[in-house]
Amino acid sequence: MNSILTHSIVDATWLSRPSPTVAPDLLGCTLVRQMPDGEQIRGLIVETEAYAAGDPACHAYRRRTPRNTVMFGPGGNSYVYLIYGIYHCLNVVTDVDGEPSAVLIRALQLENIPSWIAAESPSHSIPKGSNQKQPSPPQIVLNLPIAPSKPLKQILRLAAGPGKLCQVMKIDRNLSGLPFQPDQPLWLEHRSSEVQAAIDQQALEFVQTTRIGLTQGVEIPWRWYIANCPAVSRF
DNA sequence: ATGAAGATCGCG
DNA sequence: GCGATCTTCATC
Repeated sequence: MNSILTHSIVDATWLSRPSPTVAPDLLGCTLVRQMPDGEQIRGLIVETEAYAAGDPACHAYRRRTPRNTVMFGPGGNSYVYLIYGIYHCLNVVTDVDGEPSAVLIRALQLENIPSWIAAESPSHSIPKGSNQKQPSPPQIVLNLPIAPSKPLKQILRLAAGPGKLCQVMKIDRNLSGLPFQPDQPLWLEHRSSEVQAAIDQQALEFVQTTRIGLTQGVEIPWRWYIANCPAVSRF
């Protein structure tokens, strides 16, 4: 159905702008995870946060270290770190070489359900050949291409949070420092014309707030999310 | 060497 | 609200 649609790829130049500019621009773009076995997991970016030099919450605030060194490089690479010994978080490195900054991807609305989730919880799987009735769609434009047997609410929250989205997309530190491009495990695609139209018509609106989970830089309003989107981590 | 804190999450 | 769980980094 959409096989003829072209998905334009987000390139490093586009990402080489200040993170507070890139963060809202990434809303409505798609993150693609290419698995080694060929499976693709796709998710619409619905929540982001910016981190930058001079920002006390930024991992690169104090000095260059082995962990944060990729943030000091040019825009367009991934920065993945482990938090609380349990979860991983995915960032898109932004701005020009020498300006340490990144955008944290905080939530996705999945466009498809990873097969490994269906395998682990059979209630997510769709019986072959079945033509289930679609639950009523969420308040925003996006429609899932499958008919989930679980409550749609649960499906929509599978990637509602930076740790959860890395779990769902099988992202860990092995994927840190890689360029976002189609020959890699991760890349980004620009907004589809449908999503862009919804934004232009204000059917999709953005909310800007302070960032989540910080003890420093709490007052800096560098979090953005799509209003009324059920896949956002917190409203 | 050592320890404190951390861009989280799910449960109660 | 709390604990899980372990890396990172600053300081000793």
